[in-house]
Amino acid sequence: MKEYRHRQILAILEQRPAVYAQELATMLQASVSTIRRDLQELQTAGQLRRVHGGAFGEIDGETEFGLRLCARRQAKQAICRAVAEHIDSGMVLFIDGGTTTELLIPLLVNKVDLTIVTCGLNIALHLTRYPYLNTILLGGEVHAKSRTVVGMLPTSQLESFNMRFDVSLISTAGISAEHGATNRMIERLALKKKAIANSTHSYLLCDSSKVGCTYLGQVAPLSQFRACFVDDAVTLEQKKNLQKAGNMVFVPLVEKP
Amino acid sequence: MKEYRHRQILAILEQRPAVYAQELATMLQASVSTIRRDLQELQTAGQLRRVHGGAFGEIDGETEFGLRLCARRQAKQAICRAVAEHIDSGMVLFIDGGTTTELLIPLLVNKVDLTIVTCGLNIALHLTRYPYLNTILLGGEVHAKSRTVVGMLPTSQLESFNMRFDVSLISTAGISAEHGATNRMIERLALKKKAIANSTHSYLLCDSSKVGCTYLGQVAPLSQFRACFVDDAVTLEQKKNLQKAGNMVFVPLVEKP
DNA sequence: CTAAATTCGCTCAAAATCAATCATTTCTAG
DNA sequence: CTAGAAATGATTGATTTTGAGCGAATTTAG
Repeated sequence: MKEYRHRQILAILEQRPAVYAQELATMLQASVSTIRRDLQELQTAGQLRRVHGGAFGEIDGETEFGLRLCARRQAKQAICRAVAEHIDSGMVLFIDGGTTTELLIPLLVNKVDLTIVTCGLNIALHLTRYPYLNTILLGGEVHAKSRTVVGMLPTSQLESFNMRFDVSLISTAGISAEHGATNRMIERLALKKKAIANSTHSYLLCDSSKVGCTYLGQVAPLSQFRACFVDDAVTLEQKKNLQKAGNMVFVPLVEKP
Repeated sequence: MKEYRHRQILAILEQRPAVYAQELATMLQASVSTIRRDLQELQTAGQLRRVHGGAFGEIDGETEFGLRLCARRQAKQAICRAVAEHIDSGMVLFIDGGTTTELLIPLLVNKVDLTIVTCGLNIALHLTRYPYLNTILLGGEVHAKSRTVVGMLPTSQLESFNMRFDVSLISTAGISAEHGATNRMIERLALKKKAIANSTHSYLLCDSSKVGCTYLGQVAPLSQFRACFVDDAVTLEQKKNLQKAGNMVFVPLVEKP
């Protein structure tokens, strides 16, 4: 079963950057010769890069779509853990695109019968791991850098089907007491606004590096969110300011035992 | 008892990705010859994919999440090379989802100012590597196994914006002279049909393992395509038959020097 | 820099699997 | 019951896959 091994190898390389040939031989119960042949073939197929001793997974430096490495991962994960508690089985969710919300997906394992609408390709892809969830990806122009769908189409799709959500999870580029949640890309504003308008409750997800930042357009004032989740790596003054503007939840970075 | 064995085999493949022929022989108390025959038949019926040593459960490249490898890659790549010659800069394309069309994307590097509409998440993701191309992803329910958008929404989106294409590239699960291009998933038919109807020219992409296979619903008769690209690993008789039904292009597997 | 230890690319032979064929058994229609 | 069709299991030669051996190349340690 050559192909089966090939798949195993690629699956392993999705989870970590490199493997030794020796190691693969042990794991897959095959001789080193065979593994070498496999790696050779996979390289010819452009699926990995061979090096002395083993192989690297990402082709020409671009990480494929496993979990992308993102900045402030720990903070974002803590935020997601807090948000996940507000999501119950059976809900209809809107999940915004971006790296923050991406980390939420694995935390939805235990919920059943969720319907999730999103504009993030990465979100949609991660959701395919859980085939019992119902995922709807909005259509539109693909924005390469953020791997999200942007432009007029996604918003118009929300409108034309008049989609209603129990909860919408919104991410943002900047958050401040005065200007609320703001974003640099105008094209995204309409979608976020529409999602909030069509939701019973909205939550804002935002890591502390974005506190105090203001960008071109306002998504919504903080008071419009049922809760705004920010990790607690912020000054006391910032906390107080934000708390005046909306219902803030400051998530501790270290997990409590 | 044949029927019974077939069902057993398929049931097993529902629970795990692959089985050995040998193993099946023991489990079902039949000779290896019989099992081989069973697997052969089930493959022709499109229920599984035969490999040296056994069989895989998923068919026509509907691989699990995270597996970048697809079957018959060489054939598909040859087909894509041939197809790429028919695509010129400035065109508006519809590209179907699936692993075959996925391999086409890197071959579009040299074209400029393309607009590409697709229902494949993998297609859209690959296209993000080429930010100078304009990509529009159709929205709708996400089909986990194939990483495509299915259901009513993508088709309705084509309709509501009345999108017109210069060329549409259609992939299919089965191809035969009598029944044309056929597909197992009814939900996909509407989209493929609509795309063909809205295109000046349509091309069919199909590797030779699918020749002679017929599935539930017809996408279109072969005569409706400007050309049908199949790799030439088919018998002379099959070639002749297909050529009567449509304009076939049999792509040689080995590259000419 | 040198020497030891790995790893590599290659070849070759053993093992497993395959496609095709054929005799035997089982089923079915009349 | 019988003749023909279908299914099964065994055989055979070809093909594919696999694992081990060996000298060359690469990496690591001293």
